[in-house]
Amino acid sequence: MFSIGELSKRTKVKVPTIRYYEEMGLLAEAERTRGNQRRYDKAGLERLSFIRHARDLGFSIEAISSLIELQDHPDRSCDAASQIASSHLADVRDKIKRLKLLEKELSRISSGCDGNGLSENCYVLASLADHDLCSIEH
Amino acid sequence: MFSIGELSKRTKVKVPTIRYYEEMGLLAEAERTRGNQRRYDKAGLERLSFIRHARDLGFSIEAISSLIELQDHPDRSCDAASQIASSHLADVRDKIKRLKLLEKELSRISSGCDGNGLSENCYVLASLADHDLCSIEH
DNA sequence: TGTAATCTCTCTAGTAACTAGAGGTTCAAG
DNA sequence: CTTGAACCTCTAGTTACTAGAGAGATTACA
Repeated sequence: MFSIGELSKRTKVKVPTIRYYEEMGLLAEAERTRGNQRRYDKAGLERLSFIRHARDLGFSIEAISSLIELQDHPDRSCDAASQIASSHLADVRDKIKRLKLLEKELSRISSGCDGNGLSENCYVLASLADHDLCSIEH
Repeated sequence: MFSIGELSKRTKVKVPTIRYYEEMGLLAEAERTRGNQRRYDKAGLERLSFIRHARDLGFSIEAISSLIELQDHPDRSCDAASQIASSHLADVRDKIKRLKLLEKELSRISSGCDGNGLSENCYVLASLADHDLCSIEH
């Protein structure tokens, strides 16, 4: 059994974040010492690692909730997990697509001004003021 | 002079968002009718278009504040604007980089499960539980 | 001029996923 | 048994809005 600080060190999840996950229902309520401090075991460590990993991959708390629910029921179909993963993947791909468009436009705008001129002639400011200066839709 | 609803239609910025921008100091406080309703003119329209455009390009409210400040002082150096733009560009590029790594890993994980099996054998769940199943650092 | 429909007003609270800080208690080491 | 680090709960702040309540203003039409 180890403390929340110890768990934090091992998982690299900050202490307040662990408490937050508990409050959100991602982590079962931990056992407590007589003095009301949380104590964790291997199962707690594994669950938090799972959460951490899923968060690193960008899954939302809500999605992780569903994934954990499924993990707790080995006999159920994993259809839901598969769907959560692929819809998240689609989200990520979509985000990349939009960011790439943005990057293109931003780099065009940004390269139009070297910062040595006056504000009134600044291509960055002009571009923002006048949508027609943009090369692409957004 | 036109109402907030009219301004909203023309700029495609929602009415509450316009009020929010005013509260945040991005928009000057609008003139009011005797009945306390906001009225806008061409200048207001142009400023809001500027803001909208900058938001579409992903600039933060804070960054936009600085950009507007600069726009209001044509005699200043545009160094700050240039820096804001290029640092935002760097952020975007960084985000893209991270999302691409994510995409790779997610697509690998996601393709490992077609959703027809049982939760206990699910590759998605297994991958999340065991970091060693990952092909890359994250 | 009356009235009904549509806008608009302010204010509060909610979103996602935490983070920071206050003020107080418990634990572990020496 | 003391001391300092770690822990506890609770509230509030972060970003950029969005939703909704309840009340007042404006406009179009009869």
